[in-house]
Amino acid sequence: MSEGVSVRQNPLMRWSEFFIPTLREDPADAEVVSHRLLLRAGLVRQLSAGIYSYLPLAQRVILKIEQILREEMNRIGGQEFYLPALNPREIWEETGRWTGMGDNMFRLKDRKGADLCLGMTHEEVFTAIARHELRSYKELPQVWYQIQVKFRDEARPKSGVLRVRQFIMKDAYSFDIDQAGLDRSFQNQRDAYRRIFDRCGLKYTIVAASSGAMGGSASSEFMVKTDAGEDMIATCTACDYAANLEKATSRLREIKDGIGLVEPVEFPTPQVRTIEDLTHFPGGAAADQQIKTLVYVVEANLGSMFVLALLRGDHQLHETKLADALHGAEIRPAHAEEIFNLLGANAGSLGGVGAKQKARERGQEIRILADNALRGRRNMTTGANRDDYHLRGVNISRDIPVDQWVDLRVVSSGEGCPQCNGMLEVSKALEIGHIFKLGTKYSESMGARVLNQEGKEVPVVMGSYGIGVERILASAIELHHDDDGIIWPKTIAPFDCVVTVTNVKQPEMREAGERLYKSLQLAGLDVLLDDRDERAGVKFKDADLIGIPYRITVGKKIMDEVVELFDRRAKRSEDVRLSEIVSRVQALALAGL
RNA sequence: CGGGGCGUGGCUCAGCCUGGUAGAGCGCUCGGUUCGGGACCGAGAGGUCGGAGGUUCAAAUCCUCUCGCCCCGACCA
Repeated sequence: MSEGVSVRQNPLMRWSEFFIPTLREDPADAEVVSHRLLLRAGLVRQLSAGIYSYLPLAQRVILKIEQILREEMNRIGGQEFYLPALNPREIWEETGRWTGMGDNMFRLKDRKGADLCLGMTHEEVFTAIARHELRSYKELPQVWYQIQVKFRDEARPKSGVLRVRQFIMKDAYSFDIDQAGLDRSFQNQRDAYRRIFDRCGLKYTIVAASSGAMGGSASSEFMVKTDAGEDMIATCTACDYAANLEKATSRLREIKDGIGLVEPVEFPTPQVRTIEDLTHFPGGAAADQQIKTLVYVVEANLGSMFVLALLRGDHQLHETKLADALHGAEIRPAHAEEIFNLLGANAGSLGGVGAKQKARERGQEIRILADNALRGRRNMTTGANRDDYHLRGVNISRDIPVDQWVDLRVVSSGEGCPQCNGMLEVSKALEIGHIFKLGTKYSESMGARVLNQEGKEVPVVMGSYGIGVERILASAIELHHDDDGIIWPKTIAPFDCVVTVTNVKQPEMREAGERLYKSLQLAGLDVLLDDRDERAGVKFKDADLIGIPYRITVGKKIMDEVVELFDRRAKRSEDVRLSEIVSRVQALALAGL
């Protein structure tokens, strides 16, 4: 268990004095399970949208989680720092993220009018330290971490503590001399992460993911499957393939196209606006025989440009995949007027055939990206860039000048696994950790260089590794609860056990409870003594609600030197002799998960 | 940012449509009876009805504006 956790020394563990404001009724604003139970069990209170106060019970859980984080980070050579949350604009300018982070960054000015921001993550600050202090390959590798509050001005805070504007993050960064070093550091972190989440009692999946605005590669997310999550992941039911939907691919049944026509033939399709329409239209085509044409605008520093994204008619575009294919550029769907000005037709009648020339006549350039599923397809139907007309007999390689073949489509449940003969399953998931290789993106932009063995100055190779502390807490609840309340994993429970005195007005019971409480504490356990002057039913309900793994009930049987041991998870209780209860609970509580 | 919903004692909500002295349950305080799965009886305390402006003899209720919170979407290391 978590030896040496300082909270064990806290003498104030009498429920009558401990602040645990439980709620009898469900709070109206809480939708997701963890949010509801965090409020009801008296762990958190909301201060504002996406801003929560953690009450003593939650703080105990957080301290235990942080202790596990520290132990596992230290075990792989991590050194703990504590960095400022308040950052000057300059370092964020250096990496281009002052603007890159957009509205998600909290910004403020000091009395002199200088720009500051609240840190969203700490690559900049750590790299600023590294560039001043690291001079030689002999000083590498370094693994630096901290457990600190992060600020993000989320467009829509929600789901209790799952998406918030201020939260605690364990973020670690590795500094190596070369790629091989980074690979080792990365693997160490990955192993540490597995131990951390295992110890916290979470069932998780590691998925390949997009690196997004952070830049980098080998992006791996640690995901907990739960409907409270906001990500979608695809996992194979047969092998270990797992990927975020923004990255997932799948095996499709092969389609045999006919020979087709010598060249595309235009035909009238009045009122046809959608793929669906065309499947019903006489002389139309099945959805998987159509090419879907989407127009996107790529917003770049030097003006914008247009991109056509081509997909099979029955496939959906994943915008992140498109953005990734364009090197993480900012993209948005083109407006209706933009489309008409570009191709002379409206959405619903667009196609890749002749699109480049048409745009060029209008002084515009188009880049065409086609989804891999369209590769080699013939005899397809698509819009003619003329309202109410389509083309049939389109042979893609012959008729459409594709600039880039990429994976753009959203995979769905039931499709084939790209790694084996198994089948993919798409589920909702919550991201609790994210590790990736940054490479030299930050060390180059911020000038963090050291001399290598040949005396040559090279940029430090970095990795970035983050864990959301509240998300561990919340996903533990999402994963472990029942109708009565939370069922904490033993390793992060706020208390190992609760001693419930059914009637404190009976001196024998009260005194026995006190003695038991002290012996359990002496045995090294976190014990909560429910010495409140309440009816037994109220105490049982509360104990269930706050989810303490073991409850020791001191009732009438105390006259026979017998107490009850109740297992919160199994919902079973048994009589135990008073003389044996301490060693019994000690064995159970310290047994690990 | 777009769409929807909600702001009334600490909590959950009714009252608003159709303007006329602000309510219930839970919680809280005191007294009593109870005492192993959210007890019962009695007596109490507690509310600028989110805020501002307007209409009216009169506004929780109608109108305008505004703030906040929740949900869906967009967005999201």
